[in-house]
Amino acid sequence: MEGKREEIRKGPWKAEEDEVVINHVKKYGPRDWSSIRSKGLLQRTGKSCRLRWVNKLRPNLKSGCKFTSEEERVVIELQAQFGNKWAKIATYLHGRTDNDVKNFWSSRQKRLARILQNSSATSSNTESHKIINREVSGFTNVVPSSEGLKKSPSSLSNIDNYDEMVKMVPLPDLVDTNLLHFETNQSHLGDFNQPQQDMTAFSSAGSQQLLASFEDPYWFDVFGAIDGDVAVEQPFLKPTTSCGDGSVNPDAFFDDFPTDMFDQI
DNA sequence: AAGGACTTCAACCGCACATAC
DNA sequence: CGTATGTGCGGTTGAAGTCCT
Repeated sequence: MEGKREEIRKGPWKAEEDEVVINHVKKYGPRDWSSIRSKGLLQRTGKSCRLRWVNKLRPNLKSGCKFTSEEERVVIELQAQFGNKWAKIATYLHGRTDNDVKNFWSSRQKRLARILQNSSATSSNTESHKIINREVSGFTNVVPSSEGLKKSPSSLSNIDNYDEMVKMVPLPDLVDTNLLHFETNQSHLGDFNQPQQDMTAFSSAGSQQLLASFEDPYWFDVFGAIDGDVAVEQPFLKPTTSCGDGSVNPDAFFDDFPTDMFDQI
């Protein structure tokens, strides 16, 4: 099935290679990745091309944007429910890929490990240490926010301030976990009850047929809506027009609550 | 200012599952 | 029905960037 047995290229992608992949998707859709190589268009494997498309070239990706507190909260909750099903979790976050979620989670885990390591090496009686212990014992899959610890990850001094620490807590009580039983209890979720890839909105026979052809949820982002009747469901998190500076305050979610309400967590 | 520590992110690998033949 | 091939996913790694001392 393979075409030429040329050497497979690896490593960083060039703009020309990206262009080839984009053109391929325009012509054939996000599939038949292996044909890119078999046709001699690129010396990349089909897997590599697909990955490049999914993680970098696909439209409406929030590449380069830090996770907001809201996204962070969703990831924490969904990870607790689904485990390390990054692709599944990513479907609830507009513009995020499984790789994004995976990397985000992984770096938070490392950070927590570091904090715990440092906290055990320092005084066991500090307020921050108590908070961390409570956090870890009661919510083992949860790690602190990147925002709270970013500045000095190797030291606990920056979390001595309780308010700061509060921002790092996942606040399980703030989220009704019943809402996260998507399979059995989706009606409670209102606008947020469907992942991005949920295609139940395409109810007409014509739309179903189209869907069979265009399985990729981002097809419409690239080539526009096919049918005026087609109404794509809102993702779990509504897309933001921009990211990072200005529009989204990472801590805004927590600002809506009195700080003392977290004392019981 | 320089060097080390740490974080982030892109990309690869291997496995599992789906589909075609 | 078995095998080959394609695709999707999770884990891991290493380079580059950022922060800290």
